[in-house]
Amino acid sequence: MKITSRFTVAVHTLLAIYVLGKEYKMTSEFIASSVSVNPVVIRRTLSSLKAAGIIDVKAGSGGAAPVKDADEITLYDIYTAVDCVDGDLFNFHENPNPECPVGKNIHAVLDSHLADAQAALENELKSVTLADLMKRLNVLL
Amino acid sequence: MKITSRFTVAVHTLLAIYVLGKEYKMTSEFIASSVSVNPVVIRRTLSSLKAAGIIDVKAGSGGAAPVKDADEITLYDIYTAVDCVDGDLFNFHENPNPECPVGKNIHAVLDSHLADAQAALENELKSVTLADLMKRLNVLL
DNA sequence: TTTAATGTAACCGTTGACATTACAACGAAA
DNA sequence: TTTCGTTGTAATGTCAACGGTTACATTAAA
Repeated sequence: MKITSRFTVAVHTLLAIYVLGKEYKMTSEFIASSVSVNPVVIRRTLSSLKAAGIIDVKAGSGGAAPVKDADEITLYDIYTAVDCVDGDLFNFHENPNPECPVGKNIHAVLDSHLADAQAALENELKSVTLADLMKRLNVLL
Repeated sequence: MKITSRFTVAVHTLLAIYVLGKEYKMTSEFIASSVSVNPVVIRRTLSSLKAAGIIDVKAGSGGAAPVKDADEITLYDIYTAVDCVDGDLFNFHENPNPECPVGKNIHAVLDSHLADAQAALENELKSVTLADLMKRLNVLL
């Protein structure tokens, strides 16, 4: 089971907008050709990022542009913007048997540990900003 | 997107075997009634846990029993035993455009951070043993 | 008014999960 | 050694989510 590629697509999209946005008009078609997906997929991504207040997208004339500063956008912000994980990361079997001592207490015993693991993942994503990625990218260019 | 409930089912199954195993014969049917799933689902879970060397399952006469000590089984061991995540947790869009400076370098820029996030999650799972869960459960009983 | 884009709905095919049925293989006990 | 309860596993069905794609109304600037 994997976390949807919407996430890496969104990161890729933002990098393109922030790095190439001054040089090119960032249309869904342009970005789609960098990511190698259908332009509609990018429009959906742009729509999510816009709703999160990260970028601005112009209907009609076209083009996406930064709103937030790159050092104020973490991977976690992008992860939530595209709704990678809805609530809990771990799926839990429903209706454990309350007649059984294990079934009755499984949530009490397990939930906090699962939440900790999810928090560890998300904290790691919070520690990386788009600006960090741009720095690394500029070294490579 | 969520991590398959096979994981929490497996944890539940092991708790049942380790806590109730001395008192009852732990058949797939018995466990299934605690977890509230089909017995075949439990048999598949038992099969995975057996392959991981965590428990023993007797064909014919029936019943599952511990092999490893509870303090030597981490949540991570269970997570890998039931194959929650195959390799990378994050899905990556395939074929980013190598003609584009962003597409060409997106992996170099992003991969290590995704690996770090996944490692943070998995390390958290490594820090909890089945014995920890049993302790907490015994308090509640 | 034309043109090039966005915004979105609709539909499709694929994949993986979980449920369930069915039955062969097994092993202990009668 | 036959019976009986159980495991092991294949096959099938249903369902949800994803990503791909087409289509087209809407938008804004030239």
